[in-house]
Amino acid sequence: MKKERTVILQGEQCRCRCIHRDRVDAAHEHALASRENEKLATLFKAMGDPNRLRILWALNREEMCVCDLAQFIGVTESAVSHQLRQLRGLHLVANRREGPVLYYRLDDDHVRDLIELALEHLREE
Amino acid sequence: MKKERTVILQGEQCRCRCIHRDRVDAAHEHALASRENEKLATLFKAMGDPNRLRILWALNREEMCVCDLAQFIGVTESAVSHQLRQLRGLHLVANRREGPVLYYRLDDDHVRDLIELALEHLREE
DNA sequence: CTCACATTTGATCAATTGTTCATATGAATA
DNA sequence: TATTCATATGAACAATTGATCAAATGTGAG
Repeated sequence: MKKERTVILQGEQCRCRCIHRDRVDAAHEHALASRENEKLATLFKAMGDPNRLRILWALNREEMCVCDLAQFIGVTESAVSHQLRQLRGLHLVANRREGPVLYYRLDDDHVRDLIELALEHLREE
Repeated sequence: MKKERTVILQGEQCRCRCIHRDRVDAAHEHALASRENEKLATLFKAMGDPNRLRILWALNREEMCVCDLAQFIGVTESAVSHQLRQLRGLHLVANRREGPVLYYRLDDDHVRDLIELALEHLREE
């Protein structure tokens, strides 16, 4: 149980006290690529809003149009549109036009799996 | 393909044009309980920050202490501590004290599964 | 073409977030 | 006990977010 203290220089000023240099190195080595980590975070963040989550869960059952969704979660149609735009950008939802109305649906089965997996986590305590 | 237009009164003012009342009702019926939806969103949001995600992914490999993590992701130890507090509150990480240093580890295997599932989504496009 | 409707877009604003700094706690050692 | 180190906490602040409103698209019907 020896603890080795290593001071690492970073940039110009050294202020960092780093206990386990080996672990830090290993962490860097196994870390996700920065870009991938960023995209992953964006994905989770997208699912991390109550209203967006409600939308996704609802679309998991059947496709709905913007004003249905607005009515469902109780916000402006504009608000829903903004959210859907974001979800679309992440390939979480897709739409289909029928006349003037756009029907939105889930674009990816992973979404349901992600939600259900997370639910397991919640319910296990 | 008939489209039925239904206007629904909500509260005092009616401004909502709702196309498929049945779908809205069904959505409400199958929706997650409000409280559960909220907690779920909080969970995803917690994973929706690049630095927290880096922390979780690193801890998935081996336990690390606060200053290791600070060094690893390049922020203040204070910042890491704040994040860990949040993750601990959600039962995503747990710690173990050894003298003055706290070793953090993942508290739940679901976390790894969630990340890997989300990675699948990313890599499929 | 004109009108009505579904949706989108852009501006705006309050609320939340993530970080840092300064300071406090708590454990081990001299 | 005094000191040092690891971590936690609280205040402060810039940056981001999610909502709304107002106005612009774009579609189909008359």
